[in-house]
Amino acid sequence: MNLERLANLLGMSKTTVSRALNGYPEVNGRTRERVLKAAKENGYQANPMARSLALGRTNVFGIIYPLLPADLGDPMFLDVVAGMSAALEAVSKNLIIAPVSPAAEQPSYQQIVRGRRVDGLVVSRTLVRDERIAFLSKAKFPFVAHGRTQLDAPYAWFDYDNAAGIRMAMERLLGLGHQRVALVSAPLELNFARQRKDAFVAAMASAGLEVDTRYLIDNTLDRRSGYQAMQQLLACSPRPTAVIVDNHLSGVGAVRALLDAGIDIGREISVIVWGSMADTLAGVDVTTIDQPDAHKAGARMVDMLLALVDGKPAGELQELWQPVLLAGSTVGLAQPG
Amino acid sequence: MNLERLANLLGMSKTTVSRALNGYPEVNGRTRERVLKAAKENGYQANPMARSLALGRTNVFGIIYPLLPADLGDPMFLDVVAGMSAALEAVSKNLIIAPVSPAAEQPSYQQIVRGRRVDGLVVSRTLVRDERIAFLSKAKFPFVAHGRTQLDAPYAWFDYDNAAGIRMAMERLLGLGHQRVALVSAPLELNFARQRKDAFVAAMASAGLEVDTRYLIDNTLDRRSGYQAMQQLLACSPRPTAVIVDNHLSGVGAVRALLDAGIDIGREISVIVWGSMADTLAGVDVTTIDQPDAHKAGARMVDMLLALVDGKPAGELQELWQPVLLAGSTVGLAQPG
DNA sequence: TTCAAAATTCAAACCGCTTTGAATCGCATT
DNA sequence: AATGCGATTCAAAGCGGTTTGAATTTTGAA
Repeated sequence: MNLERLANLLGMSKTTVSRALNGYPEVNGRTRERVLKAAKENGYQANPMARSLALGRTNVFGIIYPLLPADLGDPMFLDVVAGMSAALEAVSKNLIIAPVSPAAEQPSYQQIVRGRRVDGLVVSRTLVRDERIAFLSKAKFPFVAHGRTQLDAPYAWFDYDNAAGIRMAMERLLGLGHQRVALVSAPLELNFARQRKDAFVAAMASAGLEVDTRYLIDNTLDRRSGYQAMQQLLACSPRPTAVIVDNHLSGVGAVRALLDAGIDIGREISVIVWGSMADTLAGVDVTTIDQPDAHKAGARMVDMLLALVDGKPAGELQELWQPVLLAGSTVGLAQPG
Repeated sequence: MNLERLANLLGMSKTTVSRALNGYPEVNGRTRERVLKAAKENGYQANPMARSLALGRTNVFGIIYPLLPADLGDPMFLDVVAGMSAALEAVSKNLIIAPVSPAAEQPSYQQIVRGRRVDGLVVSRTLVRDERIAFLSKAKFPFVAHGRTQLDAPYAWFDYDNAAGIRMAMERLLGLGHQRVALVSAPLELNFARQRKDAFVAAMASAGLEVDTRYLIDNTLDRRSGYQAMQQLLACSPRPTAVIVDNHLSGVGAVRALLDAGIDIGREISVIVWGSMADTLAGVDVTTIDQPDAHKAGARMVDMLLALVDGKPAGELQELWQPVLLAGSTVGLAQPG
């Protein structure tokens, strides 16, 4: 069933039928009803390819997801995606995820941009210097960066305040007398890791504390490496009295390492993890820097994307949300010594 | 840059340029070279919408992924997806994931099928009675079921031998003298859970053993519920001497519960988990029923899908792979008593 | 009644690509 | 020089929608 057949069936022109279906005002009320009824009865639905071709847009938005082992099961990601998906469904548009091997990521972007298969993209896991974003920006393709990056041109981004989150955590720890604080970071080419580390170093400096370089571990983005990082910290002498882990998965591993080592978390060592730790570690109520409303964040990014496609300047679409410190039982007074 | 402009630029007709680009034989060798060169220089790439419209196919395949919390971070899934993605990239086709809320799943299928946005689908997480599959089958839309289901018509599916896997596990346990064996299952509307449970019950029966209904726990598909299920089993009197967990995430939770309860796994209680447990539980080498080659499985499903689109009868595209029992340290002789 | 304005409807052009069926070219044969 | 045939190339007709600009009805006032 296509538009022409439906029109013939109704004894009208394609024009009228098309307009009736798309809600144009210049079509008679009774005519519209007949058309809608016939469309429903015949299960007619406009061919999206033809529609896209004629309209020059697809009503599909995308997110390219590099299939890194370390990304396996990042709960935050899926929650954000769910929010995006719901927001798009609400306006009859679609979301697709293009999963690609990291090697094929750049070509994929080119293909998508050239082919205009989607009307806009969300770029996740932004790097400090991000080729993907540079490319999209140069090509003037609508995108929202999920996380900031270094770029000369103005661009649309959504992010949580990495510096503020770390400052909150540090205030708490310093207030409890901690002086030997360690930071476990994701790879530092990731923008959030870089910003969090910078904020950490700055906070230590302004508290007049030296940063022991052995207390700075990076390249830690999954459970296993988080576990190992914590083991490494435990082997230091003196041990840090507090540890901040800048990402969820590593945090799980790190806390697990403490449990396995039989350490009394919150007394012997304090731990703060960036990211929700819901239901992952039985019995341990981890103190976290939480990014609330991941679902809403996804929806917000969709709004921004739609505004962008609608012609709003990218420079006006920049949004910084504040993380919150959720007190758990893993932070306590610094142990003397 | 579009086909017409490129053709004018070269002083040729669109026909010739199109054929040159698509590798048709009736175009002169020198002409083809000129065309390819010009295309590259001008960054020309055929508009996929127009192409799809003309060809009646999109070269895109899809998988609809219901965003269930329980699915968060299923490592198997992403590995399979990676395999599919790679296999499709190799033949210049694309994979997309359409993430939808479970409520919107059915409409999404209809929309995709009607709109022919993709040439074929993989249906994951098949249910015993699966509306999605019934719908696709009736609509004669090409699909491969990842996991079997109940359906009258012949359909293409890829699955691991659930019954065989359970039999292997049971043989091992029975051989070690276990008589009180428990099974922790995913929701039983999931086909794999149903089949595994049926096989479990059958194996118990043919060993002449009673199944204590308290030892049958279902609706367990994430870490938390796996943890709770194991706690529940530990509270039974008498306790089971062995437990089979039919899915990975629950398995993680279950083993964690044993660790937290201070139980000597493999001596006091034996555990076998269906699914790889790589690097998730520090220090515990879990005995698993493994589905090897998830990556290859994804690639195989793509092959099947391509064959299907190519006209091969669905009934001839059914593939059953064998799981293997990977011995770890969590299985031992049954404790007397 | 008559006629202009407003409300509807329509035929045709267009989006960018593939493909059919016809036209043209090159070259060996007669 | 005419003929025939394969090798190339081309114009035009789709694919299934949307939209422009003109045509047809209706409506309301004169």
